[in-house]
Amino acid sequence: MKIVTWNVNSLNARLPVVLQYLRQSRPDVALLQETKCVDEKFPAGEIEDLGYNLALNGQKTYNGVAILSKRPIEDVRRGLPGDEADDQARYIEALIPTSAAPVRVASVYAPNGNPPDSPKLAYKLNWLHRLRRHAGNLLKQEESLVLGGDLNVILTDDDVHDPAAWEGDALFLPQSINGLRAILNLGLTDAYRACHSEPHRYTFWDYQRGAWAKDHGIRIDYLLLSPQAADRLKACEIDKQVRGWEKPSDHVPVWLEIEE
DNA sequence: ATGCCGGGCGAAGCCCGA
Repeated sequence: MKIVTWNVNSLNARLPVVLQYLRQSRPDVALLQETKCVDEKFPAGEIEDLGYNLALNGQKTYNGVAILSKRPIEDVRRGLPGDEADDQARYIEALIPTSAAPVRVASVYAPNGNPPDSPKLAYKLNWLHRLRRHAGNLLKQEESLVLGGDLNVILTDDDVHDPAAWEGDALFLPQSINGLRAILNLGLTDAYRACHSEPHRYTFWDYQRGAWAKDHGIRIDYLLLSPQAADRLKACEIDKQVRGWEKPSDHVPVWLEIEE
């Protein structure tokens, strides 16, 4: 079973690229972030024509997350618990039945947090704390769990082309790194790092300054696995080539294969 | 280099992303 996560940076602006990718890569489940459209404007027909069922948590202009699945989608939860006042569409989760044990998946879009001297950083850190608490509750169910998304945190110096250039940025602050580390320390596995030890493998390249051409990237998109899911992990890869396509997102898809 | 791209909104120029 192939599961991909991808921050598409506006689904409607990215529709040709997304459809091409889904046709070529044929994931069983796609976890999308930054769809930037309300559910009524989601291009459902084109995606359903490729054989996907949909679960949406959209929002006008900003954020927006979605789950696409070739199998039925059950037990959908929209929104991250822990703050009733939070109306940003950054989380959706669902249960996907398989021939083996079902897989619970979540599409996650953590806040950016910049600038660091603004309330946005506090929102980010609190959001990561809420994600930790929720992930902790999910882990108690002892299911195969795959949390996929743009976590907006650079974990180590090996995950950025130039650590000094990102010093002081909300993506690379010790508080942000600790926020993601605390989530991993629950017992979740960073699927890409479980399969690859080589440094400087990125999932995001800025549109500016020729970042893609110079390979000035960062790794901020993750697939995090419960022990039950990690035991089923067969492969995890970054589809870097998609960044070179016509009219690309600034993020690329990251996928994994788990045993059925 | 905190805006050099790129998208949304909405119809010019600002807000936002990472």
